Amino acid sequence: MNIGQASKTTGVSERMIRHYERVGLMPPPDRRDNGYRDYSPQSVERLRFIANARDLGFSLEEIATLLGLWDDRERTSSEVKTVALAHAEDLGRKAAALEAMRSALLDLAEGCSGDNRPDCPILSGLAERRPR
Amino acid sequence: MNIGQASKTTGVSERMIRHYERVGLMPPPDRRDNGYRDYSPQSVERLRFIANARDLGFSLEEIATLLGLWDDRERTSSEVKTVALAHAEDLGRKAAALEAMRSALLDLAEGCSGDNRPDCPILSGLAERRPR
DNA sequence: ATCAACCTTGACATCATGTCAGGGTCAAGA
DNA sequence: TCTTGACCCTGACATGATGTCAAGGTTGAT
Repeated sequence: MNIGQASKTTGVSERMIRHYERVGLMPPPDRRDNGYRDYSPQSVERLRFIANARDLGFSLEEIATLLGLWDDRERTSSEVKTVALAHAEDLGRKAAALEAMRSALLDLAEGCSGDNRPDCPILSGLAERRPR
Repeated sequence: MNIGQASKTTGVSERMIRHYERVGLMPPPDRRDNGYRDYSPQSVERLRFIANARDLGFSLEEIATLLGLWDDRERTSSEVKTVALAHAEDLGRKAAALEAMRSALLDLAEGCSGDNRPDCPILSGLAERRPR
């Protein structure tokens, strides 16, 4: 299967398929006589694994770890679970941080009349000195 | 005030102070005879504005807009509020996306025994074809 | 005079991804 | 057979916000 087809069936752009190869997430595929990459069903499955992991917010580095475990028949499920739960915690922290920003911003905006006068507590709030 | 002092009192790194100047968020400061940047209290206040806005997750581009409004005595508070609320919505969307990832990941991890056997629904889940 | 702590500019690195340039290849229709 | 359009190749530059390093000039205190 050519790279275009692999891209279509996995939703991974050709650019990123080549990138994953370069950084070692994907093994160098077979090449046809003309130099075109030729992907096996196994490679496509691996691409899908990467795409799914990206959709769950894993970094390429974390995905390298997951692929290593996937490839390793001696892995223990606890190793996998550890990586997954650590990432879930990370996601939770990041979501909470964004929510905290949102809440602080809404607090500021609450006092803003939003009419055509220039006075605005949002701007004055942003200009104030804040702890750290 | 030298850049080091400005950095200390605002918490903005020297690197970023120079960067904000380069991209036009900060006006070019006065220079001493030796070429050192010399910051006025007004400049320091502007730096603090930027730092606070960054803490609320505004991009430098959004901050440019906010600074433009801050500088403009003819602004209306509704212009400011519009920018702020749009960003709050953005933050909410991003937080929700992270939470959705987290929840999907925890769903996967729930079925994983986390012991020393190799079977792991997290890995098989990641390998499955998913609607994208 | 020396030394540490400043300051200067410039360049390279990060991370995941897009896009473009300048080519080669292939298949189908005229 | 020639052309056309859809593929494919590599390499390079861009993004955003930030860090870090290099190589040099300045200042202030001993």
